[in-house]
Parts: sequence; C-alpha cells; structure tokens
Amino acid sequence: MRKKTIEDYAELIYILQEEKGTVHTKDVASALDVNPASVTEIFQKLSDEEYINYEKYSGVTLTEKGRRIAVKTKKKHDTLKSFLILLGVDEEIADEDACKIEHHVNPETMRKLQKFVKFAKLEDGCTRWLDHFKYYDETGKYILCTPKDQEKCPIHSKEI
Amino acid sequence: MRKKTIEDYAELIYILQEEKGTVHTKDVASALDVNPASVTEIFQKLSDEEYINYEKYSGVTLTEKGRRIAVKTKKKHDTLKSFLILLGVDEEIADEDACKIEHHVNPETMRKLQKFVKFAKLEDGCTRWLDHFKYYDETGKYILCTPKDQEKCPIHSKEI
DNA sequence: ACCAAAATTTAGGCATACCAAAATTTATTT
DNA sequence: AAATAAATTTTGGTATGCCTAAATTTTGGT
Repeated sequence: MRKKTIEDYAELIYILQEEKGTVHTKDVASALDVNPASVTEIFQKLSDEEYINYEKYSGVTLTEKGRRIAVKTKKKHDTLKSFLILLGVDEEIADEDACKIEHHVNPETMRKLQKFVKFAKLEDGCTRWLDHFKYYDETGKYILCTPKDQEKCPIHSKEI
Repeated sequence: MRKKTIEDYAELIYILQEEKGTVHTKDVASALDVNPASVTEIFQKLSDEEYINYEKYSGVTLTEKGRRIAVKTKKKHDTLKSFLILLGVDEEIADEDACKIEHHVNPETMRKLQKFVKFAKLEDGCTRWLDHFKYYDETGKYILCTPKDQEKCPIHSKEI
C-alpha cells in the first residue's frame, strides 16, 4: 500500500481514541497494515511535531494540534465518501478512494464538493436529476425531460 | 512538490512528444520542476521498464507500453478536470487537483465520474439542475422546483 | 511475587526519490 | 576547427518510510 501521511495517522488515532481512549502501537499497526516498529517511529515523529502526547510503552492521545488536523481530515474524508456514494460508487470503494484522495484536494475543491453533496441531499430539494443520472448510468439512455416533456418521463412522472 | 509517479512522467512525455517529437531531459525537468539529474535517473528507470526508448544524450520517446499508460492517465486527468470545472472549480485548481488525484482513483470511480460528466454535458439533456446547483452555491438559497412549482422558479422559467 | 507471553521499542538495513557538484558529451559561435 | 557554452550524465549524498530481528518493558496467569 502507499506511504501514509501525518493526516492518515492523525485521522486514525482520532477515530480509535473516540472508541477506546488511549491508542496503542498495535492498534495503529493493524489498522494501517504496517509493522509495529514503524508505528513506534511514527509516534516519535508525531510526538516531536506535537501532534500527539506520547510516553514510551503507554500509548498516545492527540494534542489539540493533532485533533485539529484529524478532524479536518476526517471531514474531508466524509465529504468525499458521501459524494462518491451519491455517484453510485460502492461504499467500500468510496471509502478507499476517499482515503487516498483526501490528502490531495485543494480547499476550494473541497468546498465545492461539500456544497454539492449538501445540494443533492437537500430535504426540500428536487433531486430527480440524480435519478435521471442513475437511470442514464444503468441503461445508457437519457430520457428527455424538459418541462414540456415531463409527462412522458417515467422519472418525472412520479409525483413528489 | 510531491513525488512523481511513472504515470506523471509518461503523461508529460506524451504531451511533450505531441508538441515536439523527441523529449529532452531539460523539458521534463522544467515542466515537473525537478533537477535534470533526477530526470536522467528516471529516464534510466523508465527505459529499464520499457516505457520509453532512451539513448543517452539524445532524448526519449514513448514505447507502445508507455503510450498506453500515458493515454490512460491523460484520459483520467481530463475527466477529473472536466468534472471539477462542472462543479465550478477554477480551471487552474481543477488542473492541479486532477493531476494529484488521477493516480489514486479506482477504475469504477473513474467510470462513474466519466458517466457523470457525459450526463451533465448531454446535448439534449436537461441540465437545469446544474444551474440550480450553481445558484445554490453562489447564494446559499435553494429554489424549490418540483414540477408544480416550476412556474415560480427563475431558473426553470427560462424556456428551453 | 514470579514467569511466560505479549506488546513495544531499538538497532541495523533497504529502496526510493530527490539534490548538488563534477565530469562528460553535444551544440554553437567565431 | 577550436573554443566556449549548454545540455546531459555520473557520482556521492540526504531524508523518508518502511522492514526484520533482537532487546526491553509491561501484562496476565498461577
């Protein structure tokens, strides 16, 4: 697998910490599929850079600085994943891709994506376009659906 | 900047080759902002792996294998960039992000994205939902626009 | 409280992607 | 056809993220 970034570690520690308080070498090693010895090295580095509180042999917790980056990263992850699921990507793949992409996306892009997800999930929004997209994705066919054609459209003819 | 992948180099060589035939160390170095000495090393590696034809001091061209990966990568790049532009991301940022993301996206995800871009650009499609999104993005307001409300919607009331 | 097992850390190594400086080859100018 | 300039390659070195094996510390069972 690819090299992990500080963001990967911070995000994971954040999640594990929520679940079980202090986070241990082994937990991180197995979750990210790296050697425990490597995790120790990383703990040292993250500790030097003040992302985590680290005492040898007794696990770690995030510092405020670490928490900030973890939360930010997790938020990016969640947005990307939601977006991909909207598009119809399988959840597992959406999660993997979100994990790989989250480190590389410009904040402006993230903002747009987040807006887009929000838009598509608006309580009172008309999201039949998404149904149209899914139909197009599945069948390859596009059903013309301008206002004057809507009676003929099997998607738009569902009342809302 | 981040480390470059084989895909980055193949894609760039492909583009430069279109423009000017043989591609030289210096071209790649300046385009990717790395030291020429590093480009030489990379040429050696790419040559060993048969992505390029390389004779010392005389530049490179892609092999068939190299061309395949370059074209595939460029296609991913273009799809991602188009998609981001659809969303309203500035072209320059869209290009940068596409470049960083293209190496990490699952083929299934790419297919969905490509479909989505195609869908949004359909000649005869009704893409007012995109206008609605842009309006929502700019103003924060969503204009209710179910079939029965469409007379009141400034976006839908534009005839098409 | 002891001892074995489990977890963690240390030590030593490897591969990769980069760099700067020096050496070499190719291109250009006169 | 030299001489000089430009491009390229070689050499030697750095930082990073990973690994395995060995050493150390902690934990759990009796």
